Amino acid sequence: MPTQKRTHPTGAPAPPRRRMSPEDRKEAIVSAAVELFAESGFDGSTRDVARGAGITQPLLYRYFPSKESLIEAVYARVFLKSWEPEWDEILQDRAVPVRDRFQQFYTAYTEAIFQPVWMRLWHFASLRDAEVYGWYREVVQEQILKPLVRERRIELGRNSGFQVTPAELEAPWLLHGGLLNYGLRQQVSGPAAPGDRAAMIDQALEMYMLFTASQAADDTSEDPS
Amino acid sequence: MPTQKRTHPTGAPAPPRRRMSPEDRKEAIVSAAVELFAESGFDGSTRDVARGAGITQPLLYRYFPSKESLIEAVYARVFLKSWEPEWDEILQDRAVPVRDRFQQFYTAYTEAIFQPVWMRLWHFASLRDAEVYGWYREVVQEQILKPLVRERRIELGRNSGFQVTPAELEAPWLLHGGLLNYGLRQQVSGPAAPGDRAAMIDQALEMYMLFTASQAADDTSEDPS
DNA sequence: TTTCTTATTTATCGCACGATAAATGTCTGG
DNA sequence: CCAGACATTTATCGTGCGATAAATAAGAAA
Repeated sequence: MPTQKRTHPTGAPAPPRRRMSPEDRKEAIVSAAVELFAESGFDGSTRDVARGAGITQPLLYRYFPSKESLIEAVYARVFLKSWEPEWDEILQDRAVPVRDRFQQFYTAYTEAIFQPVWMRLWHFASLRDAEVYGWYREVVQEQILKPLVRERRIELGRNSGFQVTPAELEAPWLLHGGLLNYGLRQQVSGPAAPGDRAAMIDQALEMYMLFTASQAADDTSEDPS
Repeated sequence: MPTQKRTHPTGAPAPPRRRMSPEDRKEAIVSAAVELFAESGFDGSTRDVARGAGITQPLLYRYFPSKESLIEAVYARVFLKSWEPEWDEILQDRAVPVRDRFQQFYTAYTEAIFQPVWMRLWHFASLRDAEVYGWYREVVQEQILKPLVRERRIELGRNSGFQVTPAELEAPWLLHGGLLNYGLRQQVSGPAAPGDRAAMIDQALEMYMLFTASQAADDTSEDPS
């Protein structure tokens, strides 16, 4: 049937060729790529990405010179966009106790990243190139863990003015890593009840508070000024 | 040069065709697959596996009917083999304090799994199919975390005879997950000093001891019998 | 040595992928 | 309404992959 063009395999007429602004089209492609790569990893084919975006595969190469550059666009979309500026405000509000502050922050933060798309893309990316993991490590350490150590110091009245030491970061890293791992675990065996995440965050902070209080007590008993 | 056969690209004569016992050959193939898949993921090609094993690619299909079955053999080799029976003995030796017991166990355990091959393969496998992760989850919970909770209960004199509850497992999971995450982090930014791992384990156990002791105190003050 | 088994190699198929070139059709400015 | 710009599609190339069939040769048994 040589005259029958632009019909879907179902027999329904295919959507007519729609011209879209380059910005919107690029946006649509990245969205489709995020979905596919989160599910199949970065070995998902450009043809499937194109299908998800409702276009043909070669058109993709008008917007991205290579598959690698598309992957970088996915990185930027998912990872760079993931830090909400309002979180900084929560962490710095000294009118609120440290524990409540971080409880509030971690509730919002885990809500954002404990999602299949974020977690799976993050793991795929970390396995592909170590740079992504190193970048995430830096963000967590500077934006979350160091503030936590500093604010807790002040609360305990031992703001020695020193910089945060690597040793001081170990305990926060342990708990942050534990929460991350909880997110991964939850994702595989189906999302747990909503209250469980809050309980997990609560326990993590409880442990940190107990640990730091205990350490402060040890120091003053060993070194009575 | 039609008569020149079996020569390496370098010009050196290729190793002569060696007949090997099926067991040894299979073993060699799995070893090569472990190495390649740990580095490139399970999309590493069967041709590269064969090259690593020093054979041609079609021979691989005499030992494994498909690539998928080779992957399963890799699973079995790396994950099933990874639990040492002597670890159970360490965990059950009540002559030693709980904390020392688990310190010793985690030192050996992390030594075994904090290695690129294990960690990368585990991540690749978890992303491929959720079954692997579910299986690992089960092993950790039954073999490590439940024993930890039980033994700690006894040590605190509150062996209520109840089964270990999901709520009781949250704290150990948090710390175990934190250690796992530490292993991942260490692997990316180069291995840390040997002492650091021990320090991390020590802190994790310290936190658990403090937390459980604190909870026990709360319970007895709220519910004085 | 000769024969038989089977481990191993050579040759090849079909397919899906990333990427490119050329043809086609849609929107916009005059 | 017409013409140019360019978004989009069709057609296609080269490559690497998983897998199969047939040819070859190494070692064991007689």
